[in-house]
Amino acid sequence: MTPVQRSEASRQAILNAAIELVDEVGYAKLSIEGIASRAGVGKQTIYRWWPSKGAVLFDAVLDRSEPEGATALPDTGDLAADLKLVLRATVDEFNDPRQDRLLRALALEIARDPQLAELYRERLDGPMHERKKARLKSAGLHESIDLDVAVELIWSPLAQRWLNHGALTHAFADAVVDTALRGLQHD
Amino acid sequence: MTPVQRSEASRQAILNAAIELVDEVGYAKLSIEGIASRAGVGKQTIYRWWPSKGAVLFDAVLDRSEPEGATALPDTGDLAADLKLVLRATVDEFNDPRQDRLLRALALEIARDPQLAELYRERLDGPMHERKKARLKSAGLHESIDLDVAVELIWSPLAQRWLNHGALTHAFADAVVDTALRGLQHD
Amino acid sequence: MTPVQRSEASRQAILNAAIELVDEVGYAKLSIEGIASRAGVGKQTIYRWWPSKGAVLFDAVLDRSEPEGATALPDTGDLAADLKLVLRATVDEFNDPRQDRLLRALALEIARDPQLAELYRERLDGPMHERKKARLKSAGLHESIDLDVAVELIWSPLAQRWLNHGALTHAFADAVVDTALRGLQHD
Amino acid sequence: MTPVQRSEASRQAILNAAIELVDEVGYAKLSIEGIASRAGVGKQTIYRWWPSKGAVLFDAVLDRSEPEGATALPDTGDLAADLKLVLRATVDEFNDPRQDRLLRALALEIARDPQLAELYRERLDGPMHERKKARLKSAGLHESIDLDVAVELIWSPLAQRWLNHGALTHAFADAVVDTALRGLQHD
DNA sequence: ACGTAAGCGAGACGGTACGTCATGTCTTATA
DNA sequence: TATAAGACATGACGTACCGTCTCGCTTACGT
Repeated sequence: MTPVQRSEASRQAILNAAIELVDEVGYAKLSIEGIASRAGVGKQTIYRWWPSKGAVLFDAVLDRSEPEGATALPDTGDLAADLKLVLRATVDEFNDPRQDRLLRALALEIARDPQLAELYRERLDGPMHERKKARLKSAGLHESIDLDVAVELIWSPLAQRWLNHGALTHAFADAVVDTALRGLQHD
Repeated sequence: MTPVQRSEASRQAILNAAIELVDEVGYAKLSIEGIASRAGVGKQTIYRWWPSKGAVLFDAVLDRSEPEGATALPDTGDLAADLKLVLRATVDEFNDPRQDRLLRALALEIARDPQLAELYRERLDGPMHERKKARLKSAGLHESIDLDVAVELIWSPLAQRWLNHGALTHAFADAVVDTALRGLQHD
Repeated sequence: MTPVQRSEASRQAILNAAIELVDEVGYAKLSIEGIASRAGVGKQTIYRWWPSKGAVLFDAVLDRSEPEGATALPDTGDLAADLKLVLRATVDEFNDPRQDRLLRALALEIARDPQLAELYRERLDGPMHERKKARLKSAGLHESIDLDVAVELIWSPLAQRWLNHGALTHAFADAVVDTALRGLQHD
Repeated sequence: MTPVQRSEASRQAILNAAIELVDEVGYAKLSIEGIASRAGVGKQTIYRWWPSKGAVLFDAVLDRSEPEGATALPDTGDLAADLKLVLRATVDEFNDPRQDRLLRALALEIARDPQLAELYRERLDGPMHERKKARLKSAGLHESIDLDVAVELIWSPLAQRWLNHGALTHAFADAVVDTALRGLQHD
């Protein structure tokens, strides 16, 4: 199962090249040939190990994010404040052109390829989703609330607005948190 | 400004071909050459009038959806019920493979191209967004609630889950509505 | 039938590039990509008009040889002397590295591809063969002699020795002529 | 000098595979990878012992033809009849598709590679050439005749016509013999 | 009414990238 | 130490589209 002779040097060169090129030329102009050439690698070495350029990019992001990705969400006891902190950070990330390019490329590829989406859920989104649920749970929400739905209620508006090139501000992040926590119909 | 001699027959043939081809071969394999050939049209006729294949597709969708798109949202007085009705219909739409392919192609192109996103906001999403706000407003929500945020709170989770190839069910639609209306922190 | 829009400039550039490259890198390393790149032409333009690199080379040789190829063989009345003159010239041609490379490439391609051989017979070898027969006929050979066979008897030894990288000298050319004219069994 | 541990089984498998594959896919599509795979052998084992695929093929032909190749030419006392017999057999060989493919591959490789040509002369063509000369000598030709030239006069037309995909018949073989023996200028 | 300019279908053009194949070198594990 | 297996960098293959261009043809205007 595990390849015997696979070159780790080539693998790293390919992942680096992919990330650099997405940043430099954008995802639309990212090509296998470009990655191979930048990485000093034969095209076949890419085709041997990855089924698509999306998969390469995914692996690249995965490879670079795993160490830091394990951190839990802040828990100061003030749910609203903690969520606003996190969502504002996300807003900043989306507003950083380099991050934007990389994340958008990834998101597009996932939206296009169900297999990649599955992999994404398993390896990146799933664990993060669990951490989000854990944070909500520790806030002691009413037990009738479905935490999966709650998480999506809070995080989707940001993602959606980002994908549609809408304006992303801290104020919007705050408003989402406030509205979600309070609900639309309250007395 | 307005083209004098533009052939409406060619325009229609192109838009038809685009929609058919997205359905048949998927957006990734949609090509200008393919559209031109299917439509029995010279490539130049496409390049003359549209800047990108995304724009063609967008026009095609626009052209076909405008008549029906103008309808208002249901307003029976029961906000939760009305929203569930609408969201369930959206779920069904996303779950229909033909609709899925077309809408996904459109969404991807909008996510990729800010200009198209702008056009989308102006022509399709904006008006719909206004209708959604109007429905919420008629429900007499607390005045402190930002209706733009409220709309995104309700509609984003569906769109987001759809893009990520998550399971879309009526139950999920219902849960989103209930959770959003009630809020996470209630007594 | 005749292409309306074919670019004569591209055609010439391709034929030139082919001839230059055969001379520079040899036929084995001649590639369509190389020709296209040297000619400043898209690969498709070559594939559009020629079925193989052999066909390109053939056309190139044809294009350059047609004007001069029409000349008749010398006829001084002395058959032996005339033939020796021509065969010695052929020997010189084969011994010139540039000519050798081009002609060998052509000969190999013809030996490999029956269709090309047919074309070769029609366009280049056939007319030349007729001129050779005409020269022999004017010498007043015995009427029982098959001129086609006679021509091959005289010209094949040179070609064969050349293909097999044997030594090609004027003496050999002379000996072939003498032996062929006199015959092996004479009194 | 002699390899100590060379595997004779692999050698035979490689030569077999080469001959089979030339027959099946033709020389143009013959590849080292194909031979190795068909022979169940590592590519390196081929590269270790042969400099080119032409050399492999050459060895294969050599290996299979040496036993029978040693036979002398017929000598019934009637030179013309004996030569016709031999040349007709050659015609038949060239007209047999399996033989044609193999011999043509070999001839092309020899025409392309002077080193191989040298080897060919030493190992296959040289001995056969001597036998041809011996047969002519025994016929008591005039002493002024160069036997090397005489041999080429008789055998080249067949080979040349074959390479150029001309029609090869027994009649042609007979005509070549008659014309060569009689000579073009006779009384 | 008629020439002229536009839009049109067709498709050639110089390019880029695709995904595949074979090259010849190399490394690993087996016998 | 030769071998079977196969990864590797390289480079060519033949195909698909890109976006631009040039061809004749048709069609509608403006004189």
